[in-house]
Amino acid sequence: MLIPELQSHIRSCLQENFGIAVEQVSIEIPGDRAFGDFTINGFSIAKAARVAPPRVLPVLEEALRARPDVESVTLVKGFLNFRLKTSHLLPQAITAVLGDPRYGAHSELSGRRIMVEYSAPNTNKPQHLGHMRNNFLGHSISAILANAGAEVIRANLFNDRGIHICKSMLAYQKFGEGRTPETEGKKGDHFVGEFYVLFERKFREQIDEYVARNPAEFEDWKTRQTGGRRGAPLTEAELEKAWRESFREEGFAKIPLGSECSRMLREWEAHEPEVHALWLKMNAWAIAGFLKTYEDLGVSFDRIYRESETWQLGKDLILEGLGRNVFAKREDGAIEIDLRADKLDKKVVLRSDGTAVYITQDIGTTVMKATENRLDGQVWVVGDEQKFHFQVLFKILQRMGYAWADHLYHLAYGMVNLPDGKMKSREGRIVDADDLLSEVSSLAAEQMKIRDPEQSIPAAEIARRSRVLGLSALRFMLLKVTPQSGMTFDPGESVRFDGDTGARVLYAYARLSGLVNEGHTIPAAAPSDLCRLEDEAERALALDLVGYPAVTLRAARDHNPGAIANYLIDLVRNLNRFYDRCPVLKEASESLRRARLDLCRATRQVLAHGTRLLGMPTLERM
RNA sequence: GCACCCGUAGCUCAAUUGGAUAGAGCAUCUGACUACGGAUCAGAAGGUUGCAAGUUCGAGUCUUGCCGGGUGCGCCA
Repeated sequence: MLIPELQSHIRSCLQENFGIAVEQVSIEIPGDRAFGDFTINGFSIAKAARVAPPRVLPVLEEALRARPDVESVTLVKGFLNFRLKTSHLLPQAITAVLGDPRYGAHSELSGRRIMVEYSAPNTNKPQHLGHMRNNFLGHSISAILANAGAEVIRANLFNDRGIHICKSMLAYQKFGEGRTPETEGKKGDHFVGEFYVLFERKFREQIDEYVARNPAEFEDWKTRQTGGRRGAPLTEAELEKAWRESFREEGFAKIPLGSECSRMLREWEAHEPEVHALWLKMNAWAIAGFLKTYEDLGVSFDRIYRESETWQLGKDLILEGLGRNVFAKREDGAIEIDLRADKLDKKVVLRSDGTAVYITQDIGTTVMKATENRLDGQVWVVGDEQKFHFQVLFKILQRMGYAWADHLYHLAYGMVNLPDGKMKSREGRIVDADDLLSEVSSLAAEQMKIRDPEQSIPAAEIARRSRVLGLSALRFMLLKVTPQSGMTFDPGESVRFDGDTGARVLYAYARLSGLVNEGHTIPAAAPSDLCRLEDEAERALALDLVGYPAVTLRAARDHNPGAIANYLIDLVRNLNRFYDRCPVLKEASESLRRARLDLCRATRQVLAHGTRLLGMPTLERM
C-alpha cells in the first residue's frame, strides 16, 4: 500500500541520516489538495526525531525527490508537500484496492475478543428515535471493531423485570379484559406499552384524588422540606410539584395502584405462579414486537441477556470483595466503596438488608460476560446521562482487580432532540421507530414512482427498494453525527433524498453498479491501461481511495461511525465529479475505458465496504 | 451548590486529535436538461468559531474567567 510504503521510506531515511528510530511517521492527505497529494508535518517529524526542523526537512525533501515515482516536492512553512506522478499514483491506488478484497481492514485489534452491548430496551416501551440511534450505533461500531481485527460479540440486555414492568402488568390485569395483541391487531410491544401508559394515567388520577383529600398532609410535608436538592429554596408551585413527584417513590405505597404494584413485585420475586404466568405472557408479547423491529431495522445480536436472569448477580462478588477489603461494611450494615481518591464519591454497592442495588447487578453481569466469553474488553452503547454510572462501575471493577477492567468503554451518545425540543413520552411527543421507518419508506417509494413513470418496476420491487432506501437514509442521518454530541432530528424535513444523505450514497453505488455491470458485457479488445488515467477528477478519487484505511482505523480508535459516513460523502462527491467529467462507457479508447471501469470497480468496492461498516444495505438498482 | 459535556454560515453538521486560507449539505441566487440513470454537476453569496485574556512557531481544538444551553450528583433503575 502506498502510505505505509512511503512511511517506511521516511523512517529508514531518518534512521540512516540521524540514527534515530521514529515510530510514528504521519503522512497525511492534506485538506486542501492544492498543496499536493501528501504532506509531512515538519514540526511533528522534527519533534519525533528530536532534530530541529531546518535540519530534518531538507534531508527528507532530497530523499523524496530521489524517488522515481515522485513528481514534485515543495517545502512550505514547515510542511513538506509532494505530489506523485499520476502514472504511479493511479495504478498503485487502484490495484491496492482491487487486489485486496479486505482493503480497509486492520489487524490492530486482532486476538482481542470484545463484547458490544447495545439497545438494552425496557420492555414497557416501544422503540423510538433515541433507540434507533443506539441500535444503529451499536450495530455499526460492532462492524467497525471487527474490521479492526477484533472478534466481536454483539449483546443485548432486556430490561424485563422490576417495578416498572409490574406497572404494565397491573394495568393489564385490571383493565386488559383478556385482550391480546392478536385480538387488537397490534404489535406486541406497542400493545404492552399502551398498558404502561394506561397505568401512568390512572396513577396520576389517583394522585389527584389523594392530594385533594389530604391537604393537611401537604402542609405537614412542606414543613419537613429544607429546600431544593442542593440548597435553593422552592416556590409554592415547585413544592406542590415536588410533593406530587414524591408519590412516585417514597409515597408510592400511599396510592392504591402503587401499593398494588409493590405487592405484585414482591409476588414476582417470590415466584407467585399467577403473577409469573402473566409476566411471561406479556414479556413474550413485548419481545416478539422488539424482534420484529430489530429485523426491520436490520440490527442483530449474537447473545441476548435478560435482567430477570441477571439481577441477582453481583452479590457474591461484593461479599468476596468485602473479604479482601475492596469494600467496607458501614455501621448500618450497608456495604460501600470509597472512590474519593479517584475524584468520584462513596458508593453503596449492597443495601443494609443485603439486597442488590443497580450497580451490584451491573458488576455481576459485567464479570459474568467477561468470564463466560473470555472477553478482553467490553463496550456499552448507552446514553450520556449514564456517564457517571459507568465511571463508577469501571473504577469499582478496577479496584476488584480484573485484568480486563482497563478495556471497558462506555460509548456515550447524546440525546436526539426534535426541532421544538426534547422528546417527551408523557406528552406523547415521541417519534416511534416503526412509524418513522414506514413513513420514510413510503416517501422513498413516492420518489421511486416519480422516476418510473412507465411503471416498469413491479410494485413488490418498489416496496423492497423503498424499504432499503428509507432505512439507509435514516441510518446514515443518525450515524453521520459524532455520537458524543446531541443532535436535532426533524422528522418532517431532515429525511431528504438529496445532499449529504444516505440516499446520495446509495444512488452513487447503484449508478456505479449499473456502469460496472454494463462494462462487463463489452468484450475486451485491449487491456486496461491505468497509466492513462490523468484527469484531476480521477486523481482526486484515487487519493480518496488511498485514504480509506486511515479512516476505518480512526473510526475504530474513536468508536465513531461518523468518520466513515463523512468519508463516504466526500468520496461520493468526488465520484460524481469524475462521473460528470470523464466518460466511461462512451470513452472511445478501449484501454482508457477499461482503466476507468477499474477505477469505478475500486470505488464501488470501497463504497460497499464503508456502507457495510455503517450497516447500510445497498441497492444494485434504484 | 458541585462535577462533566456542548456553544462553528440563517438551519443541520464537519474539521486528519495542536497544523497551512475553518469545510460540506439544506435554504437563497446563477448556470448545465440531444442525461454512460439529473436522487447529478459547475458557480455565487454566507464566519471576529458565544465573549475576554493566556500558553507557542502555530489555537475551533489546550489553560483560566465570564455569558448561554444540556446532563449528572440515591441503600432509584
